[in-house]
Amino acid sequence: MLQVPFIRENKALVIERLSKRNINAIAMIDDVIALDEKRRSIQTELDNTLAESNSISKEIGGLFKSGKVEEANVLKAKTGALKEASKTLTEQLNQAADSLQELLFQIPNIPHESVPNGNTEDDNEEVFRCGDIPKLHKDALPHWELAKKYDIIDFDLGNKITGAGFPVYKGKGAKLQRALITYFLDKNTEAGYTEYQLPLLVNEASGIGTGQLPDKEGQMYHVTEDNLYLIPTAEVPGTNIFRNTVLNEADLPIGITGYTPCFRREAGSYGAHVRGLNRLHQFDKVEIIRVEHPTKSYSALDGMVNHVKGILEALKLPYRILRLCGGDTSFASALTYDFEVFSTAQDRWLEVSSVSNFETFQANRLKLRFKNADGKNELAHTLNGSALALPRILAGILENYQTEDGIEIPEVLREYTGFHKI
RNA sequence: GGAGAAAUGGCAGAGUGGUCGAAUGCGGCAGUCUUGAAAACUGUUGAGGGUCACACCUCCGGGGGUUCGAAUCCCUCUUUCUCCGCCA
Repeated sequence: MLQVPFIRENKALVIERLSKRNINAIAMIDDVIALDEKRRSIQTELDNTLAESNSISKEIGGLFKSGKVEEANVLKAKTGALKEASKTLTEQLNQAADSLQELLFQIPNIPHESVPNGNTEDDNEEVFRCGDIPKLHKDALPHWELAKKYDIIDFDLGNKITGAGFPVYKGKGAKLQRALITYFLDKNTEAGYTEYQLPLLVNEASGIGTGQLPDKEGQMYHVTEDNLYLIPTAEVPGTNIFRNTVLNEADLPIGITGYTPCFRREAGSYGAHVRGLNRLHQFDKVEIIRVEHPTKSYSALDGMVNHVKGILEALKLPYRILRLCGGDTSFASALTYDFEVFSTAQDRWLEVSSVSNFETFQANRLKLRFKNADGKNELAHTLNGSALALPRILAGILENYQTEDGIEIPEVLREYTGFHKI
């Protein structure tokens, strides 16, 4: 959520930056400023009314103490109108504050100046590419065929137990999955991230804190009985660790990592591009999350990008990095880099990581602050990224490492899997 | 799931209707003293809104109510603790 004082003082900038998302925000921003002014003027009026009745109440208290009951009763009679006025004003204030809040919830983060204009993934900017795309033998298969051939992932079984998008991993497939998770967590903790095991269900306040709620309920599974949501990413419980928190400046930066299953409804997705592991309702992911000083968040973002690069290079997977355009950058993010691994058998790039700086957008919702050098509470910056998402990495490994007589296991994973080949 | 108790500032812990935003202790910060440190002493020390700055307003787990006036009384929700039941 953007900060109202910032909007007030940087109106032109906000409008211009939001246009990177193809949003014409002029009317919205004007409304924010008008509603905020309205809210403040009602607040002032209410404050004055309350101040008056407070002082009368004190006077009454004093009169009762000194036994002047008659005089007290005279004053009591005067409070009726004030009470009525403050009641009305409170209602008006709440109404104005609610409208303002509702409007602010609809405004996405303003993109970083480096974010390219654009609406679709075609406008994303490739900023880096690494690794050779392997030449596969003539009978090379896409991963869903390989999964069947080597009996390591059973999509039909998942279909039977739950439904589409809930695959069952088995044998060496399950072991490889577990190896990847452990490998990622080890790499992340080596890089200084503290490992956490987090809840997979979150409450409404947490969903609001990171920006999934309100309005984007559609992407999450909702347990209505208890009003809890299945997490779409560890970002939600992981970042909400710091909701309503005032940190010391010396506590920064904070880096945490966690493995969680992720659940996404992905309503409306269908077709060939969601085949196999390409898009699932339940998948595994290892996430890294950072809380940073505002002056250091962009160098931290670069650090996270380099960290993810390192993992992909260790796995020897061909990948590229995209700077997402305004239209493709998620609601809460100011700048996002996507990592894509080349799926050789499908002849397409698959997103395996998304690394973002949210600046103060989440912190403002979360009330995540630190005490700065002046002793003032200041909003921190939050960042997160996948390091890494499992299914498409698995797809990439299966496809890129396939040979005529089996699938090789990347060198760095062998100590985790205990086998060299599937 | 049943019965009972509790929720106050960074922490501990007073406060049961009227200058209580809240005693006191610890912790933090600043100062005095000291070559320096410790100890001791003095001062200071929550958050949000509002203002050029004051004033002023709100917040004692959340929400609602009673009252001229609520940390204090009532209702409700949540959480924690104790006992019982159940259980990886």
